[in-house]
Amino acid sequence: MRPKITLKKIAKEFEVSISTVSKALKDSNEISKDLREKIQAFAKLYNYKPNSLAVRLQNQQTKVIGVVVPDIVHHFFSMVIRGIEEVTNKRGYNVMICLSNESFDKEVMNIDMFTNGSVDGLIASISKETQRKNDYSHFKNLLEDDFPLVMFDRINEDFNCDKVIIDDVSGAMNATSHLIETGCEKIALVTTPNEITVGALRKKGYVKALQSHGLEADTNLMVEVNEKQSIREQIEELFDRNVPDGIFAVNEVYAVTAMNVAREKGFKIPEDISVIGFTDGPISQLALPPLTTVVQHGFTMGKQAAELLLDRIESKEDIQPQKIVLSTNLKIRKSTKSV
Amino acid sequence: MRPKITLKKIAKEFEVSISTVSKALKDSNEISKDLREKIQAFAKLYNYKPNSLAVRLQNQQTKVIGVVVPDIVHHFFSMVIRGIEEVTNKRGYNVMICLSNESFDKEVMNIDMFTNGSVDGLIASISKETQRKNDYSHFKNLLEDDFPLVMFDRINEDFNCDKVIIDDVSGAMNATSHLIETGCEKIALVTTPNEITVGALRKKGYVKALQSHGLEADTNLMVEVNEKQSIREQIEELFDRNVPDGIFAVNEVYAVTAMNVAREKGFKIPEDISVIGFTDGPISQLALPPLTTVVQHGFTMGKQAAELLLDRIESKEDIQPQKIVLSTNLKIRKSTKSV
DNA sequence: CTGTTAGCGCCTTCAG
DNA sequence: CTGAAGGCGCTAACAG
Repeated sequence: MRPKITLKKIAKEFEVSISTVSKALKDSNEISKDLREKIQAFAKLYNYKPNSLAVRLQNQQTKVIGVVVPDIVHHFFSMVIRGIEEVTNKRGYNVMICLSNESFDKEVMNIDMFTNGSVDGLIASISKETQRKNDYSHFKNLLEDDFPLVMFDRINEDFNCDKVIIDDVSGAMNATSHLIETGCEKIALVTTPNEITVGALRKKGYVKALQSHGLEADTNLMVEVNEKQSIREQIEELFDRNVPDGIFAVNEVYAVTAMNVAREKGFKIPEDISVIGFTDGPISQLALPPLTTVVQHGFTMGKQAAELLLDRIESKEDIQPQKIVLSTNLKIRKSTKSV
Repeated sequence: MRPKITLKKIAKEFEVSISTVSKALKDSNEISKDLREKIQAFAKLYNYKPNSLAVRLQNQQTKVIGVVVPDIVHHFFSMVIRGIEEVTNKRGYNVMICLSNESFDKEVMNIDMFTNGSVDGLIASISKETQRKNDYSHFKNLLEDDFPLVMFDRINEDFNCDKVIIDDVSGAMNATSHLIETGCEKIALVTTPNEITVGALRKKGYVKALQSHGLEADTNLMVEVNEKQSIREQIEELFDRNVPDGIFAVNEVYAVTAMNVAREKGFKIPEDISVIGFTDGPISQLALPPLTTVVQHGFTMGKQAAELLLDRIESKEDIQPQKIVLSTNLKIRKSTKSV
C-alpha cells in the first residue's frame, strides 16, 4: 500500500512546522491566507486524511461502538443491526460487529477484545450457550467498570444496564388469545428449551392466555425443540401424540415447519389448523399461506438500543439505566381463521 | 466509565518507570522476578489491557478489516459475512461492517471513512445504485493507492484487484438445462434489470442454455423485476401474457413469489410448472414444495475473500490480483420434476 | 536489573 | 502569523 500522507510530510514539503500545517488544514486564520490555501490544495491533491487512530488516541474516544450478536444469518438480528447502523451513522459513529455464533467462548473473547479501548460502548445480545451455562461474569466485569453497555432481546434481568426488549409475554398472549378467539381449542406450543429466556417468556404468555380463557395448558401439546436434532421430526412427533387445531410457534422457522408438517399430513391451513409465528421476516411473508405472526420490530429495537448507548456515552453525568419494552403487534395474514 | 488503567498508573503505583512495567508485563527477564510478579498480579487485579489504539498507532496496523456490503438482511450477504468473520478471527483480525443500503452515497462515505487508517484492508460488494450510475471513482482511488481491496459477488471486471465471484453464467445454464431436461419447453426468466451484473450474467446463462438446446429465447417469457413496484404483480403480468411450464428466477424471493403466484392461479408445482431459484437460504428450504435451487456458497465466498485480503495485507511483495471463480451446484428438491 | 529517549500522528496551549 | 513543547498510551533501542 502506498504510504499515507501525514502532517509531517506536508510540513516538510512546505518547510513549515507540523502545527502550522495542522492549523492551515483547519482553516485557522492564525495562518496567512496564502499559505493556508496552498497547504489545503496540496492536502486535497494528495488526499490527506487525519489518521483516525491518532485522532482517537488523542481524543480518548473512538467513535466506534461494538455489537455482539449471536448470529447474523437471522432476520431479526440483521434488522436490529440495521437499526443500530442507522442511528449510529447519523450520530457520527461507526459499528464494529462480532458474532458469537451462539458460543460462550466466542462471546467472552469478543467482549474481552472490545474492552481494550477499541470501542466507546457495546450493544449485545446473549448467546444461547451463555444462557444455558448461566455464566455472565464477562458482562458483570463490564458493568463493574461502568462500561457503556446496552443489552437487547436476550438479556439478563439482573444486570443493572440499559436494556431493550420486547414484551414477549404479551406478544405470546395476544397470539394465543387470537387463536382461541378464532375458534381453536387445542393449541400447541412450539418453543425453545426453557433456558432461552425469550422462549420461556413466550411460553409464559401462551399459558397465561390459555388460563385466562379457561383452558388447560397441556404439556402433551408442547414441544421444546432441541436444535441439535431435526426440527421437523420433533414437530411430527407432536402430531403423532396429539393433533392440535392451532399452533403457536416462537419463531418463523418453527412456525413454517409446523405448517409444512401439518399440510403434509393432509390438514388444511387455516381451516383445520391455524398457525401463528413470531418475528416478521420474509419466510413468514412468502409462506403459503402467508403466516400470521407477532411482529417484533427489530429495526426499532436496534435504533432504540443505539440511542440509549450513545446517550450514555455522550452524557457527562451518570444516568440511570433504562429498560425499554417494545410492544409487539399481531400481523394477521392467512394462516389463521378470521373472527 | 471508570478510567482505564494504563502503564503510567501502574508505574506510579510501584514507583518505577513505564518501560519497567511494560517489560514486566511482557514477562521479560530483564526485570527481577519479584517485581515482575508483583506487577503482573497488580495488572491482573486491575484488569489491565494495553490500549489497542496506542498499539495500533505504534504498529501502523489495525488488525481490523472493513466490509462494505449493500445489505445485511439478506441470506447470501450474511453468509458471506459469516465466512469473513470465520477466517479473520482465526487469523487475528477483527471486522468492521458498514452497510451501503444499496445507496451510492453511503457507499462512498463508507469507503472514505475506511481509508482514514482505521482498517488494514477492505472487502466490498457493489451497491445496486452504484451499478446503475456506473460510477466507480471511489473504488478506483483505493486502487491507485494500492489499498488492499477484495471485491466479491457484485464486482467490476475492469478493476485490477482481487475478486471472488461465482460462476453465474454456468449456474444459470445448469439450472435452465435442468428444466429443459426434465421436460420444460416454455421456460420463463425472472431476473433483475440488466445493470445488476449478476442478473445480467444469469440471464446470459439462461439464454445460452436455451440456445444450446435449440430453443428460442422469448422476451415475452422474461421479467426484469423493478423492485420499486410489487414483485408479485410483475410476475402475475408474466402469467397473463404467457403461461410458462418452467421458471428460472435469479434469487429466492423471486422464485418463491413466482411459485406462489403459480399456485394461486391453480397450477401445480412441479407437475404443471417447475421452478428453480438461486441462493440456498431458509426461504427455499422452507417453501412448499422445497425449492430446487442453485447453491451459491456464500460462506465459502466470504472465507476466500478474507484469505485473499489477509494474504495481501501480510505479504511483503506485491502480489498479482487474483480472481477466484466459485462454481455453483444445483440442489434438487421438490419444485422440479425428476428426470 | 532499571531508566531514558525517541517516536507512531495528531492536537492544543503558549511563546515569539 | 508561525513554531516549539507537551501529551494521548505504548514499544523498542540504548544507557547505565
